[in-house]
Amino acid sequence: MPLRIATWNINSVRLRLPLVLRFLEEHQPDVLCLQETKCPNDQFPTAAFRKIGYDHVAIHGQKGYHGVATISRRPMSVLETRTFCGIEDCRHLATSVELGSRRIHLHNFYVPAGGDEPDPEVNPKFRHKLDFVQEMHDILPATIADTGSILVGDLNIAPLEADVWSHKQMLKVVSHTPVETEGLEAMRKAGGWVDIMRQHVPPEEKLFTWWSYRSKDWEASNRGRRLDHVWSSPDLSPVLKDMAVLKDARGWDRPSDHVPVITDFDIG
DNA sequence: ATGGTAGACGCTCTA
Repeated sequence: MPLRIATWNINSVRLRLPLVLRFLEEHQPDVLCLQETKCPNDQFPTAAFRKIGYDHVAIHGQKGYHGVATISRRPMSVLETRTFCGIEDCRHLATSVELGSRRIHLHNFYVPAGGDEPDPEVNPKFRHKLDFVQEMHDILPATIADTGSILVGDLNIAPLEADVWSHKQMLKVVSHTPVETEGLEAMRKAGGWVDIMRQHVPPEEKLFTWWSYRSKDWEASNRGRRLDHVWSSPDLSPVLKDMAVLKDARGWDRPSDHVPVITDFDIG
């Protein structure tokens, strides 16, 4: 049995609970990391997940905005939540998934979107995004025995040329500006993290996880971006068995603008 | 060059 880990920016977990349950039933991930839950902790639909076997539910939410949650059918404990840039937003949740004598340290992230204007001098949201990614340098794979590390989430940056529908037309659009893509790649490499979606799909091949709500026909225009990511520590990279982007979910009734990313590891 | 949609919350913010 491989270990299946999925990540999905759900854009309101309460509104889209039926979609999350459908995804869990159809794809049976061991662990699902959600972002943009937009749900205070005392209103999180924990019981609905426990009912279908996801007994371990870690939540870090706030009213109205942001929020992350990690739900698991394998034993899991909370390690920590971190704040970034001195702002108390709920954007990070680290858990430990137990696999017999081994374990995975799993970081679930929701990086700030950064607003519309890609100039940190005039746009505080963009400044915040750049500073946030800089502070992420502190997130490193675990160095203790029998412990692999995985970092997932909506990082709100599409680092490679083939991560956007048009590299040239996106260079001045927040999510694909050089200061963002270089910042994210520097942070990833500094930690030794492996971009395992791109280990599975050649870097030249278009790969998207998000399509805007603002396009009339998202599928026909296909102006997507790869904003959601799965990274692993180097020891887990050789045991990656499969990776899939569930594009179908963008066409479900009242969808999120992001789709799930599913990864299978031959471990545990 | 512009405006387009969605969700939470409560007359506006974030994405």
